[in-house]
Amino acid sequence: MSETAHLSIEQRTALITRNLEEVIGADEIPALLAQNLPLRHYIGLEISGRLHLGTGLMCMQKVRDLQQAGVRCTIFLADWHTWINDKLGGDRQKIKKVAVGYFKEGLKASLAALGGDPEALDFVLGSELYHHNDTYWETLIEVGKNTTLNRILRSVSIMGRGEGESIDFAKLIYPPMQVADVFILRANIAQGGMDQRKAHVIARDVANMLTISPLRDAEGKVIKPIAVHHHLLLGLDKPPQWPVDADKLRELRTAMKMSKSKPKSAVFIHDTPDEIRAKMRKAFCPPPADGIEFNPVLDWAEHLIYRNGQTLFVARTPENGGNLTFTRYEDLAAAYSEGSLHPMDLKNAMSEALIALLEPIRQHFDDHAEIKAMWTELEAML
RNA sequence: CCCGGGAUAGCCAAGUGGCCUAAGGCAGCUGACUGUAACUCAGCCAUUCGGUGGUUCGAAUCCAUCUCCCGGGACCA
Repeated sequence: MSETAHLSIEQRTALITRNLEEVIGADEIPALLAQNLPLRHYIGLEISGRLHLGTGLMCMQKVRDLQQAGVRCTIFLADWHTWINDKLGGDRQKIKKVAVGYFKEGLKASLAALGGDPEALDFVLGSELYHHNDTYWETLIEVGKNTTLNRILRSVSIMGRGEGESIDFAKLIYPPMQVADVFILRANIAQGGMDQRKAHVIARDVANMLTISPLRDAEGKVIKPIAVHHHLLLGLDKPPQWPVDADKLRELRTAMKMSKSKPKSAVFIHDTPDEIRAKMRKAFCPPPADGIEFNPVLDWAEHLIYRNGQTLFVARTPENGGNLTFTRYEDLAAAYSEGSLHPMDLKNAMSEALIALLEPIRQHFDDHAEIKAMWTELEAML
């Protein structure tokens, strides 16, 4: 951990907690760092198809931050969860192949593009973690014995399923499995989007009740996993409800997020410049009079461009006011709000910024025929 | 294994012997309008009704059979 030797506990805590929607257990972080406890992170991902910016950039941004803070990071390739949730046709062989191929390589390229270290990243495949692992299955049962059926039923939203939705029984095993994953992977820090909080809260609630594989600090005291939740990028299409009803914001957030099942709402990590421009051009981008809170283009500017330390350059003709550079998101938002920045100019600027940000990823796919072949093979499955 | 209910475009769904070369809605695509998108408007979008046989002058509609799905029940040494 020599590279973090020069960082103070405060600096490392700041890296761990910055740019997040929510941190549960933030108070516990400095104490863990002070103990010099090796911190281990994990984020579980379903192998659900093409990698979009929510996974490739939003997840990996935090991974990069954590690496810089000296945390050991793990990507959990959740092939069993994918199977349970009927993704990729529920074909286990396909899922496993995509997991250790396209998905792993795509995530590594994404992390590298964001300044993280892909070689220091651990990948764990679900089916391998579970194989001949009594402790895992015992822990799963312990999780189940310490939560209720009602709570599990409410938590199916972590699978992108509605609470009233008719589901098969296997799907009820998914949430407690996800909780068990945290403990078996010995993750002090569990990461996910805001849509994953129900599983993480269960993990914290049962943490003190586990006897087989609880998390412990350096002194052997049982501790709870810290939960860090990143922002869910808005989809580029119009929200299902518009104008947005502020009272129903909680539920709507998930429905508004970028989704692979709505290709127009998402940009993928290897989209070409022209595809990115076309998608941005089609993006829902309400005028300032409608407020800036539910504007996906501004949302992406804030979370993808500015939070990666970039600035936004707006190329405009002299008639439209000439070129502009915004170095802070606040300035961009203010200019948009007062109407001095036209939606189309914002879109054009965002297109070019995204193209530049994603360029190394696209290049990586282009430079490695075997990785590009993995992607091609995936496309054939969709 | 038994009883009951289903199977119509990407999704929801009308139609129960001829007017069905299958209504409508959503999604999608194209164009008009906006210096963006959205909104609105115009146009496009199943020669075919889970498969196969049959009845009939004529079937998505009736019969038989097969496949699959849903609900319930039976079995449970």
